[in-house]
Amino acid sequence: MPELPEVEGVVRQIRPVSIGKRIVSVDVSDTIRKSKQSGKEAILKRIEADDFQERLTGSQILAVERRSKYIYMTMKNEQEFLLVNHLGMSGAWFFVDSLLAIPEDKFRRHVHVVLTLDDGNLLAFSDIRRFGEMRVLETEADFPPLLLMAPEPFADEALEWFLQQSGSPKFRNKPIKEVIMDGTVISGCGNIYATEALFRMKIHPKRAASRISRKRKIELFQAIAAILLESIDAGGSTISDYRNINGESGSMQNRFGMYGKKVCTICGTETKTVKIASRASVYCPSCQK
DNA sequence: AAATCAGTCCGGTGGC
DNA sequence: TGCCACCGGACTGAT
Repeated sequence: MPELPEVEGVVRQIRPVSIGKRIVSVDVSDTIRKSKQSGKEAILKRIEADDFQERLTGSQILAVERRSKYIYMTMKNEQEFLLVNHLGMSGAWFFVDSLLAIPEDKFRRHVHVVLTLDDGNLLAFSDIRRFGEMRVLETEADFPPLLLMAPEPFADEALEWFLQQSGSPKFRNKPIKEVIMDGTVISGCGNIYATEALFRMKIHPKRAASRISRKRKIELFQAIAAILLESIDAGGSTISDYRNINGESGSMQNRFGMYGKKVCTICGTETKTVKIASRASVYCPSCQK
């Protein structure tokens, strides 16, 4: 499950191999075409496969940036526009000279969008579960949820934003885990890093947001930011489907204290799993209060 | 009116 | 080995 660190890793790799390049052709898989034809919105959101191809073909990649868990590619054809991509559950980009060079079968079998660059290389988007998204936008405002995202967690204003949002009445009685996984409160923190941060802070994931002191909330925010940075340095977390653009796994999963654990890595107590906002949340009933 | 719930995009996985 | 329920980011639309 790609979260901020995984997306950051991908962006850092895509950037140097794609900036200034022109897209000479675009391929969309038959699977996606059939899905679109039956009226579904598989991966290509609010755009038909042919229009997607047409729009991107011949365009130049001016910039590649991460915003929360989204990848923004600034494109230029006659005018500038955005190609916005979310990796969803299992999205992965591969930078290869041939689709056969994608290292694992399970990714090769689910390539849905291929951008052929003018240097002959391919940027191939594989998505096993097809929860990923591609949008062509004139500006961010064409997809309003982008405007509602919290600042980047490493930006100066992010802490103040977090305190403000998490203290708002609508979050008063919400479990803290649900609050820190809300992209309008903090950007880029999903189930994995929320779980890890709460474990480090010894906070029970169901604790109501209003029952955490300002001081502890500041520390929690700092713990989240620190874990995200730590994971970026570790090349992200590979649970099952995350790979970087060379097909390599990250190593942050080896440093988890709680996510996916049967027993607490600190006290050895059997962990518990509860559902919060329809996602499994694991915690140590002894350490986390 | 606001909050909550279900639906949407799916293949992999684990239980029986 | 076959079936099927379950899982999940994040939005969208309905109640």
